[in-house]
Amino acid sequence: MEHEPTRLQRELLPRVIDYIRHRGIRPGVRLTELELAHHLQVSRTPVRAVLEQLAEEGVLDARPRRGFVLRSIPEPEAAPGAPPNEVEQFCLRVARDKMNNRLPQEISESDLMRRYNVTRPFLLRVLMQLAEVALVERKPGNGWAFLPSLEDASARQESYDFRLLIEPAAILAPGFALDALWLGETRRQHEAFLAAPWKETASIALFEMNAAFHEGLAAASGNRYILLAVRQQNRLRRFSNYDWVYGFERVQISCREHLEILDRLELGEREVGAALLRRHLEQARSLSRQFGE
Amino acid sequence: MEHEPTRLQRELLPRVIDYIRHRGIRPGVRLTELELAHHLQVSRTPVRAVLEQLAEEGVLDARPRRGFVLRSIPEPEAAPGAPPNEVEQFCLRVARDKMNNRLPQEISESDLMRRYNVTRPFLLRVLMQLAEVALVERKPGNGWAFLPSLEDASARQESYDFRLLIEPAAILAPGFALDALWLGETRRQHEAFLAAPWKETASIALFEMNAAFHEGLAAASGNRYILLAVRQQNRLRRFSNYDWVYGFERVQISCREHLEILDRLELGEREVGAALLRRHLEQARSLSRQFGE
DNA sequence: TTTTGTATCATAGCATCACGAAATACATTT
DNA sequence: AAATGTATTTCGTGATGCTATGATACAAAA
Repeated sequence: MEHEPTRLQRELLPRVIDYIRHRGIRPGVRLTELELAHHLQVSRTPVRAVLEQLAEEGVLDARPRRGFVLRSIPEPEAAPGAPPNEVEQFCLRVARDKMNNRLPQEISESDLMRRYNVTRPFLLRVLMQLAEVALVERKPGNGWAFLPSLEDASARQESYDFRLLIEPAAILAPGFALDALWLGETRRQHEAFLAAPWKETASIALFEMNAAFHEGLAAASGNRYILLAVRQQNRLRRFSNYDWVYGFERVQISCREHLEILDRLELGEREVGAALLRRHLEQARSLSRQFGE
Repeated sequence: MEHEPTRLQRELLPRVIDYIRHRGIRPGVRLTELELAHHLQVSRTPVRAVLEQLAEEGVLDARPRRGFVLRSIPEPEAAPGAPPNEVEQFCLRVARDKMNNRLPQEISESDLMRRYNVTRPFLLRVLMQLAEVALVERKPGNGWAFLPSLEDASARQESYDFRLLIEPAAILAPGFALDALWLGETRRQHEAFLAAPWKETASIALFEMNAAFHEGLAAASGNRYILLAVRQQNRLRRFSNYDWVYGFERVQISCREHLEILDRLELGEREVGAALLRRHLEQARSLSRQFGE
């Protein structure tokens, strides 16, 4: 009598898998609900649901009254083929429709609700998220207006200029400290991308990996506002960068540059790492200038 | 049969006054609804309401069928004694209550609605705004959690570090261009503060003027993401900087520094201006370190 | 023709209720 | 005692209807 997994459960499932892998839990070991619930910051209820789901998939053995036991170590979460959550996904859809001129420049909430058949609370979260990256803004009275950032090529340049200000500086921040676990995982992902044959369908996963790379560096800076700004930039870039149009060659170059930056940072050569990151961003900027609309 | 002015009308009223003053409209000149509505990006309905309100205050003469005529040039909007809007104001209240330990570290939306007797949509806007500056975050399941930024002295340092990255850079941005109107108005406000005797009650107005100064520089950079970041920082600082605790002497120093920066920028000496702004921020940072909790 | 006055429509916010699920307390088993 | 099973409470979301007011169309006056 399994129900459809809920939003929370869908988000929790990959985190449980990460938990199993990063803690190095071996087959035969029992997973306790309370421990997981505490780690995930939720109650036992959704944890239970996730564990039952994993049991159905054969990752866990469910034994009545004796909890769940790991059967086989699960694969790391499949390469993401979609944005991290539904709000983000819907933001993307709205942005695309606007770019294809399927939406007027100004529009009311009710109109959007009708067009997309969504509820107001959901729509509001979407609009506020779009507003956070300056893609739309509330008009003084009723309705919302799209800002020119979507079509505007200069917006992309400004974005790179902004990132050039903060991202290299993040590396040079006094408290900069990389997390070893993150470093290993990020390396693994990059190497996987270099090894695998290029498929167009992987461009979303590529973007998400890149975003995680830059966010990870920002997080390592120890400055929460740098991290906030980089997260915001990532969300913004998601709207225009989901389609990788530069071919596999650029994928390789980009991945290698990321890996080299990580190498330098691990050696403590932060100035070099910052310089490499600066060049990396400058190249991306001029590429986007060439290909830009 | 005048009703209570609505939110929109309260926001529009000072903008109409600004309109009158900045356009240099003289007494006896007629204000047309359509022109104002177009300028304010709203329909005639709320404009009408505002004009009627101004007529009651004696600023305008209402003549049936012949619209509204300016009677006397209104004073510029009184020095703001409150945050720019109600959401912001409520954010402030929540933040204060948290700092005074009147709120637990984790709390549900329903609980907040009961405590403050507000509607959910309003509360959601408040929470999302607080989340935007990393003061709270949604827990994975139900409820929200306050982040340590409020009590944390290091958060303030990080904020200054972040601003040191972007604000001087804003001045040096290639497209930097100050608006003459803004410059004059900002100068006038600063000089008024220097001239007037210091009152503790003016600390909110002081903060808002300072915020507008920094935001204006960011806007002049021509980089929308710098502007976005500075706006965000201003909103964040509003929570901890509404009480000016450094005395009138520091007010004077700060205002004079602002004015000198403007002087230099007007002369086109942007490097000097950027350096002065850098020093200005560094001084504020070390001051906050001394007085900081 | 342009602007105001007036009527009508549409919008956004609020209140209420219902429901699935998360949180939590208690019972039961190991 | 610690973990799981089960029941109860609380929470957050969606659906619906209502209302003040913003948007708009049309009439009337200047």
